[in-house]
Amino acid sequence: SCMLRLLSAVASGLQAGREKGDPTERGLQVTLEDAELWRKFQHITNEMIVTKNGRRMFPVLKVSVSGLDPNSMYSFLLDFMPADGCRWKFVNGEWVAAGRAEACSEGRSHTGVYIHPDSPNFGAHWMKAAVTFNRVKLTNQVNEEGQILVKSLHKYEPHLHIVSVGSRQRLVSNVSFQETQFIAVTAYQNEEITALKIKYNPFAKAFLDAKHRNIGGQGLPEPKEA
Amino acid sequence: SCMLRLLSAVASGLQAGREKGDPTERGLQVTLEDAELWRKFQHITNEMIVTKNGRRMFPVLKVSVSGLDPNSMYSFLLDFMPADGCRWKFVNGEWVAAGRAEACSEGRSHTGVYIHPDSPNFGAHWMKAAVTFNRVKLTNQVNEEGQILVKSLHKYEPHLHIVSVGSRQRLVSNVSFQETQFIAVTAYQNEEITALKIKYNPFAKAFLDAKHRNIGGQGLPEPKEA
DNA sequence: ATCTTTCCCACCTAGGTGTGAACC
DNA sequence: ATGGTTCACACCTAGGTGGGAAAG
Repeated sequence: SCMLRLLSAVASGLQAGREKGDPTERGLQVTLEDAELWRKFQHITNEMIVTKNGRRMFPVLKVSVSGLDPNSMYSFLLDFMPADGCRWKFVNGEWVAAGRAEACSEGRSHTGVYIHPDSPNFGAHWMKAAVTFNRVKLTNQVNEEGQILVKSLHKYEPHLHIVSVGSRQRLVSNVSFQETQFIAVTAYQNEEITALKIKYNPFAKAFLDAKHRNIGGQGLPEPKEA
Repeated sequence: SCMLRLLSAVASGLQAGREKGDPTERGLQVTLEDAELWRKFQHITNEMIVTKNGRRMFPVLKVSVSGLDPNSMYSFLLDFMPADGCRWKFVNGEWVAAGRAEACSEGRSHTGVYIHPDSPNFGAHWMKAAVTFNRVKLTNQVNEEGQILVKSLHKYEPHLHIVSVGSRQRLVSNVSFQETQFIAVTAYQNEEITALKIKYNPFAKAFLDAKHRNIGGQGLPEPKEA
């Protein structure tokens, strides 16, 4: 009876895989969340900070998925394709392509792959709520596994891959969203990007407050000391 | 080639399941980590705080596992068995059983089951590092899914279950550790338990510092104000 | 009165921000 | 000089501690 209770606990929300045959994903649909926010950044050319130890992305890549087989197992992967072979420069308030990159033979450079930490999991799990890639970290140095290595001042487009896990691995989906393109930077170039990041990223709230304070009065807050 | 790279990324560390037949777990071994620490608490009768919103356990239940099939899929579950039918009381510095509990018919009362968030996953995943149940929360009210409901002033013993997930669910392992027994309380009874919690739980460091400060000098720290 | 529970709190851990100076 | 990168830092988010007063 203990055994029974346990197995039923597993069964609720964690169904066993299909006994035979391939899963079917009919009408598979993958939708980018927060698309309006992404477009605000895209409109002025998005930038993402890269650091030695890895920096999260903002906005966060988030997708809602439907049409998977609830009882089959999938992994969600993210990788980053160079959007072009160019090195970009920010001059006079706009981004301009500055010649071909070094050794960027138009083919993919290897950025590594980020495996969503919920992987592997059942279709039911992936579909019950939006899948959030908030823990991806971008870096410009070789690092611990799981971080994405990108070249500063190059443009990238994130690609989402859904892979069926089981006796036969199959690539189920392979989508990307134009809205999420960005140029990797070690420091923000366009101050409008900085303003948007501060406005919408809760972790940058310190600077949002500072801005409000400055609107109301003088420039610098008093240094505090005991 | 893109496809190839992706699938090989999945394959490294995320092997596909066996094509046919049941997984074999020969010489399966489950070891409690931090056993010495657990025994320090056990020696003076461990207590765990329960709250309406759920309270984490300390020490944290952590096990290292070997002998699973690296390529098969398992889920790790935790539930909490009443260690006896008694309600306990702390009087004169020691715990005494105070008669049979209300409606505690010696059978299991239903505490709910905690599913380790890495579930389901491959044997290789569970074995590559100790499996930590630091996010389990104990509560005394019905709450969001995943929290463990216990009766205050009753004694419990955590039980770990490893379940094979796949075409056939099997209970692979069912172990518990005497060292991890505890009495659920809404406030600590034994001040020696409080002292141990403060000494070893990093989140209680505030009170460790206070203790040190008091040893060196006067009772109360100055109130800080700008 | 006594025992148990609840609530708010100061104080931590842990770690994600852009800044601005220093560095290369 | 110039442009890109690194680093320490103040300031947040998010949430885990036991204490102590208050309530039941």
